[in-house]
Amino acid sequence: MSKHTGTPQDAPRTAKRQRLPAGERRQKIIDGAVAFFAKVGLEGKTRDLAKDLGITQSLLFKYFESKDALIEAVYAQVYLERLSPDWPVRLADRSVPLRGRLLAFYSDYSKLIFEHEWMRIFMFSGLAGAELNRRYLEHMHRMILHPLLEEVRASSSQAITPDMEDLWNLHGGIVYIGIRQHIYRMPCPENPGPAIERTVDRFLQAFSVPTS
Amino acid sequence: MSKHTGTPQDAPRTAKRQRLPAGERRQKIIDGAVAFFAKVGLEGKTRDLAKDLGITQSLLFKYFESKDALIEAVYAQVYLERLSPDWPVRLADRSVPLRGRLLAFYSDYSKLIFEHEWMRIFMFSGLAGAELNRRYLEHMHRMILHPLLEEVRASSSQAITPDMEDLWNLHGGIVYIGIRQHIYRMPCPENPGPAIERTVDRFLQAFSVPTS
DNA sequence: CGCTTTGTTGATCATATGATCAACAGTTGG
DNA sequence: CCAACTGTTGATCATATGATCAACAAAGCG
Repeated sequence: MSKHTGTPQDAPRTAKRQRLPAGERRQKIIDGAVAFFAKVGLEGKTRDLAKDLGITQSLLFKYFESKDALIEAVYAQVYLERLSPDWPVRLADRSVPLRGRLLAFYSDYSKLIFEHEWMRIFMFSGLAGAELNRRYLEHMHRMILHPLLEEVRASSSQAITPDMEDLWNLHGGIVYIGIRQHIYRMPCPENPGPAIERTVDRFLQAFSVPTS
Repeated sequence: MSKHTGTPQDAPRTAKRQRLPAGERRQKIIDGAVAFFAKVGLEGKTRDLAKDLGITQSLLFKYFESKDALIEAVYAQVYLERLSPDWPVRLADRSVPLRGRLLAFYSDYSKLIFEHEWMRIFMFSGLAGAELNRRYLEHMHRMILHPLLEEVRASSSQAITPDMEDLWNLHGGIVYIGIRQHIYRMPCPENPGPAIERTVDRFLQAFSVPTS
């Protein structure tokens, strides 16, 4: 008798209501909030989020002091797992050809960021001027692109060397695939790998770094 | 006695209030709305906009039926003046070297789009899924990048030819300069010209198009 | 000057929204 | 089975927000 077969109507509602341990519920709320705010933006209404989650709006405020606190939790969830500390190391590992390092990095990185929720929340928070956003880009500049600049210069066999703007161009051209796909919702290749590879090769070729 | 010297306090308010012909006021509202929504996003409150404009909130609704109608006017103002119909023609003019055509286009185009209000409103409306946004990108694809693809292929002297993804990469890498500057508010070169030129040259070099 | 026209305001309405709280109900431990 | 604990709800509050409207006032016109 403890288990009803859901509401007798045809509504696809799972059960009447769920009672969960605090930690679990909190995580469910965060996950739902990530999807919700990615969909409608950070100005999305708490009542709509609650409806998506199948809970009451007031319950949100048992787990988060305010809507801002909830958004901070969303930021933390989305940003934190996207900064792998070993990339700076691997990118500087000169026992591997530079092309291989670049392709490995952008293969991993594109898998991480070409994701609907990340792309959109990153853009929403960027437009809102969120601090985390600035820190993330600062990190990208200092820990990824700057070392990469040194690597390209070291591997380049010509007088012409890249500057930081060239690195940002490489990076931006790749990131733009995700922007087209998730921000502008344009049709994009299901696998960005080949396009990335060609982009990296064009870049390296321009600085006379061997590409094969 | 018709002209007070403004409020006697130290407030920098221009005059007590202005009475303008309808067309003029309407344009002032649109201009102010463009700046306002670019600053705070399309969810900006009409009362705040009115305060920026130095008018009453209710006056907005004398000129626009609803907030949505005002936003449509903002879109029209911002989008319409950015689609020059002669670019497709100039990009296909083979009496000029391809490099010159590309540099001329991106020189003009970057001047148009690397502008705070355009960049931000384009991104806000893109995230909101605005119809105009999709049409704009469709236009960019069909009228600019597709012809450009044919031009690069025609000028290329090698077996390797670009595909549409390569063109989007060229385009995205350049546009990303504006995104860094106006969306992420990162420090950027005051003149993007050299970076654009190097980007174009790397692209052409990859397809063996003469760059000098 | 008086009359009409029209740009502008201040008060107000209906609803939406973030946040709060007492009461309810499932769970655990004795 | 009772009691304490805690996850959850429904009602409610205070304020914000898009939108409306009667009244005011500056300009045009006879």
